[in-house]
Amino acid sequence: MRKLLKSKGLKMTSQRELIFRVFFEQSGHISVDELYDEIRKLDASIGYSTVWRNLKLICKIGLAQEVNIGNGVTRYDRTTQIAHGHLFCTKCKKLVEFNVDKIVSLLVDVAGEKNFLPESFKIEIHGLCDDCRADNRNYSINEKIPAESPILKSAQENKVQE
Amino acid sequence: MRKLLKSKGLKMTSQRELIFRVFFEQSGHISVDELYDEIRKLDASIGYSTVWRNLKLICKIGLAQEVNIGNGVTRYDRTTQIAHGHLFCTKCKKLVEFNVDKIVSLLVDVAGEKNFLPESFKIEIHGLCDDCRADNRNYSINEKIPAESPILKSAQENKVQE
DNA sequence: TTGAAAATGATATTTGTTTTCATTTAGTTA
DNA sequence: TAACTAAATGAAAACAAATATCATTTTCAA
Repeated sequence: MRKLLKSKGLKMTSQRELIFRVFFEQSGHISVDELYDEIRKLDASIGYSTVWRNLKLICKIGLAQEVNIGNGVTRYDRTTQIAHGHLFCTKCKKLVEFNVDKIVSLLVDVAGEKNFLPESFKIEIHGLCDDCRADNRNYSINEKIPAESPILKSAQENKVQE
Repeated sequence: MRKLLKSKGLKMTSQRELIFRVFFEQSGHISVDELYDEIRKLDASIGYSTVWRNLKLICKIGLAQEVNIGNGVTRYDRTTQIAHGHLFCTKCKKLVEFNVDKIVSLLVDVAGEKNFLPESFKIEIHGLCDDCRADNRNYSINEKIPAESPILKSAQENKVQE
């Protein structure tokens, strides 16, 4: 680790060490705020920007990737040997991973065709988990009804063929 | 259209009509700001929030989807018959579409296995287009070097197998 | 035509991200 | 080891996009 950093002209500090350690112990998909909270429990003197910057750094050196689920907060997903996709319940926000080996190889082909050098893939299924079906209400434009309550019926009519 | 709206208790207004029309004439992947600019050219009295709200509305009724490329701005992608994925150049921001029929059918299976009701799919390849390769500089943590210049070498080492 | 529900526009608020800057620290190198 | 330079830190400020508020206007069904 230290060696990897050094090779890039980066330094190891006690803060960085802690941040890296906690991040990599974490299961995955952590946000800056969440990691910051964790870190704070261990060392309350560490600043938010330090956590943020190190998370960004981890991405830059290729050990994690930003995952943007589209609800405003960026999550940081540790780069694992096993590529995976995300199933995301738009209602309860549940996040489930799934294997994407087959898909990735298709995508690599696509990238090749288009002369792209792929760096990362994002494969997401947004939908409703088992528990969260059936909310067919209508909403006026002023109503505050967040993503949690998609208007399913009409959405389906206009969706990708299944 | 009017009928679709009515069935949801929504009303048609002149502003809405214009916004819908311009949006659907558009090729795709427009942001709120961009659409707002377009609209302004035609009717300078229309407010930003109106454009924003109607774009959201279009999504709610299933005629478009938010696409979050992860660079801060949400884009609105018209729901077409043909599902498609996005190739995104992290350097020049170029956005290219590709066909995902095969992939979608795999994803539908996955969703089934996990008991998800899929609403939409997001399939992205982030990488560098032909023109934008080769930037292997090192960066310190304080340096402002945005996503445009990923550290390729080490990133690759830790990436999905190709 | 009128009343209730919905939409609008201007503005304010919120929230997450990113920058700034003065200070401290790590890690060479003499 | 001392000293130097580049990098890292923390606090606070700045930024940008998304979303909410609210008074006013408009639609549309009765």
